[in-house]
Amino acid sequence: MTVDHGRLDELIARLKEQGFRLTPQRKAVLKVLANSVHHPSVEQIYRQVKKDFPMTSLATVYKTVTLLKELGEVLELGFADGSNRYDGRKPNPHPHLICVQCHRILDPDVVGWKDLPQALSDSTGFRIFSHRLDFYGICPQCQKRRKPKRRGAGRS
Amino acid sequence: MTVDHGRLDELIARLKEQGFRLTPQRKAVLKVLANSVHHPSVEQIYRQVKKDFPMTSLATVYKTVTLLKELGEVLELGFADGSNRYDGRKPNPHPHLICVQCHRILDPDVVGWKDLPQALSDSTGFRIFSHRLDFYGICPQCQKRRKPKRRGAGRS
DNA sequence: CTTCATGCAAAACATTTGCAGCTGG
DNA sequence: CCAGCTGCAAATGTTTTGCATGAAG
Repeated sequence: MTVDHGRLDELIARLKEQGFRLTPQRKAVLKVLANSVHHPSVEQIYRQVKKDFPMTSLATVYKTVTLLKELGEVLELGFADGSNRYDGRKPNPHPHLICVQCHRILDPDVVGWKDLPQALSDSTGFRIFSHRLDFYGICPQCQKRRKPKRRGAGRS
Repeated sequence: MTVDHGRLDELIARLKEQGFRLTPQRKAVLKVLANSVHHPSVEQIYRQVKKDFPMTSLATVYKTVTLLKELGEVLELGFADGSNRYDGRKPNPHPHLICVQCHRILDPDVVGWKDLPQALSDSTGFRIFSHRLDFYGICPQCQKRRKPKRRGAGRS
């Protein structure tokens, strides 16, 4: 519900500063990205954008998201099933908490994760500059809503 | 080079025990998965399998990998660019170290990661049953091979 | 005005599926 | 023997691309 105009303005500023044009379609995409806490998919962004700006094409949403990704202003999370989700609020790597039931993605506080890259770098000799920390589970709301059918989680 | 027959036998046993047939094509796929340390893609498995067994189709490789995934015997790692990689040796979640230059994937020792899921569970109320810890960087060999052109890593 | 962005439709991919014929157990 | 597997090719679903038109600066 909280609208982060700061982040939207930041994104707009970044585009202009790099010499890109600010079209209404782009602005609509930026707005969705700046205000989405739950890391939307392209399809979700598209649907949201069309409410504001019905004649936007899917291709344009893809192009805009790709552009922002290249500018380092959105973080892309790819999944094995081919779905991609986008974080436009905090483009730098950070832990994600993913509910496999409602598919929402949260940004939890995880103590100590910031030390991991450096420690790994030291112990392996890799030069590490990015990472991805995802935790999959069921959020408190979904646990309450219904006892989920037992499925998949425990092997045999 | 080390061939892990133990793991291959394990995979074979799991198939038979679940009533699936052991065809030569399947066996070839299992063999590649059991012996690949660097987490191959389907395409890589396919190429490897064809050396042993030239008339195997790509569809069969997909089917076999999917089957094993459903049995919980391979871990699937999906990436934003659509590429998927498979770990048939350690199907349970564990940290990965990924070289963005040579695209190899290693299993490093990371101190303390095993505590993260529990800690997160406690602090958020999520019931966590899986996770993914990926670290992206450049491996020692690639660092030596050539100083990589400076690109992308540092923003502005 | 000039260039860049848009929208459309076609192309490019990776993965899945339907089905006739083959084969492991 | 026969259910389950294979290989093929066609279908699917998602992201990208080429190009003519339109609009931002």
